[in-house]
Amino acid sequence: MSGEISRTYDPASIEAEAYRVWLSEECFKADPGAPGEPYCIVIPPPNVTGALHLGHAINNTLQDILIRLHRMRGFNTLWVPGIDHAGIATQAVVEKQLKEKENKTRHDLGREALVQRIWDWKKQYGDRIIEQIKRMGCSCDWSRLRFTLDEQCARAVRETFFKLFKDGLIYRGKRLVNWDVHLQTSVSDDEIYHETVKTSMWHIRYPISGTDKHMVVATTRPETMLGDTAVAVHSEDSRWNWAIGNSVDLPLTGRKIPIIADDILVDPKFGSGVVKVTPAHDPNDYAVWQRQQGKIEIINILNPDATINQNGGKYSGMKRDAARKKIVEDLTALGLLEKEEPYETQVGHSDRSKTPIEPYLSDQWFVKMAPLAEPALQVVRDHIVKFFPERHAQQYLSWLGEKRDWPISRQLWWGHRIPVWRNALKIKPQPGEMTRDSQPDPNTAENPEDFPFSECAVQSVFDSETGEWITYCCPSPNRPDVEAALEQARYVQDPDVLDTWFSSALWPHSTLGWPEKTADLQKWYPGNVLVTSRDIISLWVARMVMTGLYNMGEIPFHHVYIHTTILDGHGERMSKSKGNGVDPVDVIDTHGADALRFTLTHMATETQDVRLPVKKNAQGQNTSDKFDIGRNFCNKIWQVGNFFVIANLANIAPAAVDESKWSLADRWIVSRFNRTIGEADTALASYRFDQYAKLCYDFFWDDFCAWYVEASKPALKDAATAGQTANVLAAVFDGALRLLHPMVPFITETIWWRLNETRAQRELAGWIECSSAKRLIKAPWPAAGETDDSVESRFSKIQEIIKSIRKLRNDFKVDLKKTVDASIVAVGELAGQIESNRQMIELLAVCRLKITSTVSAPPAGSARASVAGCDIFVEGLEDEDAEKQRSSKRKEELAKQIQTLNGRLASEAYISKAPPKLVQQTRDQLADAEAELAKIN
RNA sequence: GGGCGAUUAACUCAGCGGCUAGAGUGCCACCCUUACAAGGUGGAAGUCAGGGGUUCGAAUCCCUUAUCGCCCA
Repeated sequence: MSGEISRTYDPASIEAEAYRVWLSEECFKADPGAPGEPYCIVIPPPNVTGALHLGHAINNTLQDILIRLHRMRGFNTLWVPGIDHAGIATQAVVEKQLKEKENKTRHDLGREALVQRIWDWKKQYGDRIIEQIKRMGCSCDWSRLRFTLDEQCARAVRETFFKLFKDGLIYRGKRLVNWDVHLQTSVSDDEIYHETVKTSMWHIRYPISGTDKHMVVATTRPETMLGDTAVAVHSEDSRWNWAIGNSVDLPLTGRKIPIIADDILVDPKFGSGVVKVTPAHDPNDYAVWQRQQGKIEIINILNPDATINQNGGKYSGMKRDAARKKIVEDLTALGLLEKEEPYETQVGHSDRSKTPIEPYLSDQWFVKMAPLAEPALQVVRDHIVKFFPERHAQQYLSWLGEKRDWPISRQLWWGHRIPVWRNALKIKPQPGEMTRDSQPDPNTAENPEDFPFSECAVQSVFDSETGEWITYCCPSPNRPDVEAALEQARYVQDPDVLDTWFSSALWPHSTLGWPEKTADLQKWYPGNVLVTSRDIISLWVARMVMTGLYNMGEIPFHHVYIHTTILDGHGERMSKSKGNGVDPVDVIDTHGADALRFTLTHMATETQDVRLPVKKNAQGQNTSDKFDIGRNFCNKIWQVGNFFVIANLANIAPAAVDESKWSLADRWIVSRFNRTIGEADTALASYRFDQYAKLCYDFFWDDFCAWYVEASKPALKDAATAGQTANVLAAVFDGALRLLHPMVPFITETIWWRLNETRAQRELAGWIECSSAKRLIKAPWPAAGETDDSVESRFSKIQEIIKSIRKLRNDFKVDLKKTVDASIVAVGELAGQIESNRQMIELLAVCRLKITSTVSAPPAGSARASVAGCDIFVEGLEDEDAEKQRSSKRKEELAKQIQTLNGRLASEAYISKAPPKLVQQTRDQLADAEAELAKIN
């Protein structure tokens, strides 16, 4: 054959070319007008900030398998790629860079300039991610690449926001949010991790008004006492319930605050039984404020930068830590500090800035979950949306079931700006009065129809803190004129942006063109399956189902496949900070993309997570021996494909298929192939990628390479049989390439081209369908043809005979190249089968075969094995003692086996209750064992 | 505190009511045999985490204990 191709598998030399061909022939490009049932996957868009990690690698590999599989099955297939703008993460990275390189904050730069910087940054890094996905071989339709912040997505965001706002599902609320003091933004509960912090527990005396008694409250955050608006006790606590209705003199502030009863907050068995209540700075206390609506105040004592505000009196302007220190000092001086003891507590920290979270009362936009969540719950309960593995539905259902309202505003500059304008006028109308009606309307004269307000959804909100009514206007989408008019009317746009997940939630329909009724949307919505990892079931999956139902009236996808999470060898999550992450591109460089893909597919089991022992290579890259599996497998494909199959086919003229001339091995490999296809179909239908990988591996390595290729060698050298065997060899290898292609696309495609050059027509009509195709990516997936149990069982007997002769040779240390004499005692049909496979047995077991029907005594100097219903004697062995030892060991084994089987059969219950087939099997086994034992004796 | 998962060979994982519990890596022995040493042939290696139960039969189902991990409070 041509000397151009690499003698060993060299992935770098083939991958780029195969991908170039696929791209140039537009193999990934979808056409809504093309025939075929639609099949669609939208990619979980990676963050622009991050480089690709193994999580992306497994995620994209599995999607690509599904996409390539369905493309081959004739579906009209679309895989939509894209990238997420990742609000907080991205802005944080750019801000950090700004600080480090120019020592500037975002405020020095201003909003527009900062956003421009982030766009520059995005261009650079977004492209890098795309390149990485391409190197993995992913067959995404790149002409449909989307970015969550591009115009098409922005339209969808705008439309959805308007719709929700108009429907009253978006509201303005003062809420206690998780405030990231460093980044000056709220973060969601999901963006917080808890850390144990060593601090103190301070016990403070609160004097009861008009008495000489006091109550002792314990707190880890004494500075928050400036915002205390009550102390609570349990209503049945006899120590304190007499005081309910009285008040205490809050130290340092001079305020009197009520003593209230709250049986939910207060555990009378814990501590003093008295709890200070600071609604603006503690989630539990906030809940008290909500329960005791109107009875207690809410006082915010912090500025956004966590300094004490004017409500903190003489402490105002101090940082929270400084204030704490000073307050403790002042309390001590006043004799109000009873004690201070060391204490450990869990403190929430921001994922992004790694600084402690401050519960903070602020104005935020929320999405009302109840009406949206209910239908999204229903479709999963009704199995209209199905999870694989099924257990993951529980997490979805329980999270969504809580229906906690979704805070969607983020105090950031990078993201979709909230499309709401508010009146900036400070006016105080009466409650119930619409602000808009009570302010000068500059447009009234020219616009009798109340423009621009007529083009807006409008909400009026009473701000309890300022006592003002505020009007919020959300203009219809696509109306810059309305926005301009609002600004003229001295309305200002909300400075905040939307939570990144708001745009991600629309991903399955926004990428297809919604709100336009595009051909793509009509063809491919709903998609078939979402492939993702379990950590974003609530953040992302649930919200996509919700908005899909809300905007489209239809679910976004039928299946949700949750794949395993890859951990390092110690069971820890891979992360940059730990330095235990493996870069898929490094693996592609060292092992090849196909090897990476094979290994990851092989690891995609149903368990929650799977370990990948990580080690550093000589170049200092993190890698893992695990990827050798894939590399070795690919090398096997390369060797047998190029240097055995293709090399042989080049020398053998095609012959008309004549099934009557097939050998047992020929029939066997065809049956095995068809069985494998059927099993692969089943595995893939339930997203058992590990099983698919194993089926491919076992079929290709064991059945095809180890047995069929070896068995076909003599037949290929014999002119009488070469033509038929070549037909089978070509067809099975053709089918194997198709079977393997979705998982290892580069190598299979490359070999396919050479196979086409060597033998354009492969045919085994009625057995294996192998219609020709220029590119493997577009070749039809093989149908599972007929299997033949009797052929498979006959062949496995021949295999057993070969294995047992090999074992005897090994046991007696016969040189591998030395041909031994082997006698087989067999009768009837079996004898005939052995005879007709004589060549194969003699080649694979390196022996000369003698087949007899009886033997009076074992030949001298021979070792015996009983297998597959016949006796085998390997002759010419020198060490007779070794054989004696071996046979006595075998006797022991048999005796033990007989004992077990007898025991089973002795049980009355077993005979009567176990399936008769099983009982018969046990009897047969016993008979066989006894017969063998008798022969040895 | 609630939910989910894991615990099977030295390592990474299959098996989820019925073969003598499997695979890959690693290990041992022998082999560069013209597809493949990134390979071939053979081998050793397991109280299926512990305890209890259901069953003719349990790694597999139930209860329980322990350890580890993830998610949500």
